[in-house]
Amino acid sequence: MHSVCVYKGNCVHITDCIIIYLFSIILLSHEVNPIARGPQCGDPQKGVCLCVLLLPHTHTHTHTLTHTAGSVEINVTLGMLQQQPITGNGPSSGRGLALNAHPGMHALNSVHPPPQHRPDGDAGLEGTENGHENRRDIGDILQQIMTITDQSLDEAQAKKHALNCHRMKPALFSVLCEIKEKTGLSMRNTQEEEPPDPQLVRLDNMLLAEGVAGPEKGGGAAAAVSAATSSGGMSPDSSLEHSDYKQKLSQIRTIYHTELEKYEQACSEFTTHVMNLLREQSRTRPVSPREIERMVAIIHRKFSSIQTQLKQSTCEAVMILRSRFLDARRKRRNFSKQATEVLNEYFYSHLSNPYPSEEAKEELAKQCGITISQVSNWFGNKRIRYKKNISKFQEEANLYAMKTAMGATQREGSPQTPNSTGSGSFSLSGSADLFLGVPPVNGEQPDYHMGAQDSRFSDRLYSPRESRTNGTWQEQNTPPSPAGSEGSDNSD
DNA sequence: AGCGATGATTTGGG
DNA sequence: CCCAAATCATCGCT
Repeated sequence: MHSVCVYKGNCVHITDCIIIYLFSIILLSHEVNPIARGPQCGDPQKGVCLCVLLLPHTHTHTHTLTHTAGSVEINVTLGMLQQQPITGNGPSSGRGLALNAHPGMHALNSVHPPPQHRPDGDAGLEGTENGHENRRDIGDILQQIMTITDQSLDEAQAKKHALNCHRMKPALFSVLCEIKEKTGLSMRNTQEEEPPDPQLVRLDNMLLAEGVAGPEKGGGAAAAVSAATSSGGMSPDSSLEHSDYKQKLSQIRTIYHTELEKYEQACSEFTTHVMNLLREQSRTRPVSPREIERMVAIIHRKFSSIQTQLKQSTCEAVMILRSRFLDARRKRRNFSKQATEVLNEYFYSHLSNPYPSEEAKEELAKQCGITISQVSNWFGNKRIRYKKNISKFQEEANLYAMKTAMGATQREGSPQTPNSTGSGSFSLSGSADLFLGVPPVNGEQPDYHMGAQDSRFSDRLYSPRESRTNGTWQEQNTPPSPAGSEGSDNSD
């Protein structure tokens, strides 16, 4: 079974098949008298001529194998095969075999007088004696080779045994060794090293990055999640979803590793099998270590293509999982009430210049349990929405103004200005660039003092770009106060 | 379901 | 990279 795969899967070079085949033909014919000789072995530049005198016997058999780089040309003339190794009605059921795949190439050797043969023997080949023109398509040979696999195991084993025990075996074996040595290398040097598939590398990297392919447990999933979080997606407080994500990811991971293991196991099993086969074959034909190596490489290539598919689908699964769990847009959660409050407090207390600095953002993020980029998003959204419809936010503004004012009054008596607390704690409520000194609780809107005051008192909190952004914000924001609250702030 | 609110993303400018 | 503005997509209330 496997051997068929090996054959069909190109694992065994055709030359090998033919050599095996020829070998068995020679050995199994009980009348083997292979005296190969050949002063006229064809074009010497073209290949190798085999001229071996083994055992002088009554009959001579000549076989010549000629290999060229691209194709295999075989010219074999065997005489006196009185018993056919392969029965049946295949082309081989004749006495001899004459092959010449190259049209221009004549059967090279002297033709021997037609020996006496079995009465039934002529079915397949008649060419040996009377014709160098008898040529068989290489397909015929292949056909024959394939029919080997149709034989029953016992039959095959018996033949193998016969083959191994044959007295001619060692001699022929050495012949084959010689052939191989001279021909094999030149034919196999092609297409050795392949650069690693870039796609595979990409997949590997991705799986590694996602924590699927990385080191077992612990690092993997967590790393992926933290990566996703830091990339700006997720609020850390949704640990529930994280654990869900982790669980799903580890499921994928498990499946991936199970499958991978399976493939690896199958691969090594198959490799072992093939190597055993080759080892077995090496008793009847020369198999170089290099050849085995190559075979193994081929098998690994085949299996790695399967692995690539596995990796690909794993990647897809991870991507889907990611998009489901970590795409914040899909799973948007409103910030907690407390967080919104903190953000709003800051916003309204810095209404004249609601651009928190990096530090302020950090602090806010910490307070709200969200990421910095979420803070940025929030302020971006807030600014634009506030500006678009100030009147709508009036009430809210009043509310927070009042709150802030309350906070300020409570801290009243403290000599230091709120923002000068810079030493450490980010005092949000106190940052009121709007309320400094303003008696708030008059029911009216909190008038916030623009610009100048702010920058004076809360430098630390403003972003470096203040000057630029501030201008824009002021320009568009302050003048058209609809409810009179904003614009009409007591411009003291 | 509809609708407004809201967080995130995209686009374009500096 | 930050911002404004537009837009998307979901939430959460009715």
